[in-house]
Amino acid sequence: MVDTSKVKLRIENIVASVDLFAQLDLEKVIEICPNSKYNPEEFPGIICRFDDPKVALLIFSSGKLVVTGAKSVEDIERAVGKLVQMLKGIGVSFKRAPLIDIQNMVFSGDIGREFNLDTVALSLPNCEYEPEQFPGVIYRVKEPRAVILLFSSGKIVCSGAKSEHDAWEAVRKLLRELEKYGLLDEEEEEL
Amino acid sequence: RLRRWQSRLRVSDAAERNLAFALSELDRITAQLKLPKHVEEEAARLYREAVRRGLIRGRSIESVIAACVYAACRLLKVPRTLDEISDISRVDKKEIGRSYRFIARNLNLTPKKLFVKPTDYVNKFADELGLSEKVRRKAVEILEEAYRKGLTSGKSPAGLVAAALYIASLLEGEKRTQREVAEVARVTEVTVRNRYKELVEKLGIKVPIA
DNA sequence: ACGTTACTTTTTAAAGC
DNA sequence: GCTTTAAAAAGTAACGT
Repeated sequence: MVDTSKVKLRIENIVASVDLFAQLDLEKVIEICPNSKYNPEEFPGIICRFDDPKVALLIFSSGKLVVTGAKSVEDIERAVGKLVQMLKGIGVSFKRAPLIDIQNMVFSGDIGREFNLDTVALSLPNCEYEPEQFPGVIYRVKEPRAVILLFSSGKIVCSGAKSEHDAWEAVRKLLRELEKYGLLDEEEEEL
Repeated sequence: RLRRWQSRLRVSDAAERNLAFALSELDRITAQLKLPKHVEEEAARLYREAVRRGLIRGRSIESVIAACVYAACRLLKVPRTLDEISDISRVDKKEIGRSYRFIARNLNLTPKKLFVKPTDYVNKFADELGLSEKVRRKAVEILEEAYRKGLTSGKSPAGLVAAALYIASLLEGEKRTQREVAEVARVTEVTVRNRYKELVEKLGIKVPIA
């Protein structure tokens, strides 16, 4: 088993799509949203920010939402509950309870050791590394579907996972590949 | 039937027109950048393969041609920055970069095949700066030491080469300004300065108080 | 030559062009 | 494909002073 004892992952952002099961009149909704913006010409939804659960919401007339910036699933549930209460205040009726789908989770993390990315890119299959355009190695994990950005410091960013478990699984797969190609063998390198 | 024959003709006509346009655009770029014939041929080969695999969908012919030129330069170790190519292309650098990464992924152009040694950039930039063989050798020495000490991962190769040439030019008494090396390397003076500071500090280089 | 802000990469949904 | 939103990583860029 790959040693993940020194590996750390921290949630940075959660994106969820939500269906409120109600039709919304955005011109009325915008009146009750303090920090909001609505320019149907440039974007079809209301862009609204909450301070309490610190999140940003995209509100559409279909009653569907996109909630971003959350650090926990609870933040999303609280934000949706808060919006539902606000909408009830202006007479919106809901056919049923909101349906929340977690679509994307972004984690930052640390593998706990440094890497020579030239060496990594030379032996790690299916990775991309273009230091002239971006300083990290881009590694795509098929199952669970996720993408990991690996930096020379050993810090990582994992995005695309739909749960913390999936993110850990993706990181484990990257570590297994690194180990398989001898990229975790105590600090060596050449060119 | 006749209609099927006609549509087949029409399709091949469109394909031929697109290919002709692509190759004329390729000609324009390679001529303007004074690229060797084998680079043009490799870029054309990459383009035809990209078309054959349907990798052009959703991308402009121009961005893919520019991406193929860049990829051919990298494969054949002909140092050229993406900036030089985007300068004479109608599409922006970001779009060319995307097409480049897309064809690289799909034509199995691995980082290994695309790797161009910093040394190759040293000669290209040194040519443009009129620097001697002695300065070039010193710059390569600095870059190799920087690599050994793990100072190059994730950094812009062009920025590193520019800083190494700047330092080498000072050490060998053929000084070029940060502005001059930055210009040929297509990076900002700030980047040259940042790499310069780190190299001098971490490699313990004593530069003349010029 | 600073500092600050902003952009590069990745992910993901929403409705409409 | 684009538009908008959030967030991190580390590097480079573009402002202003």
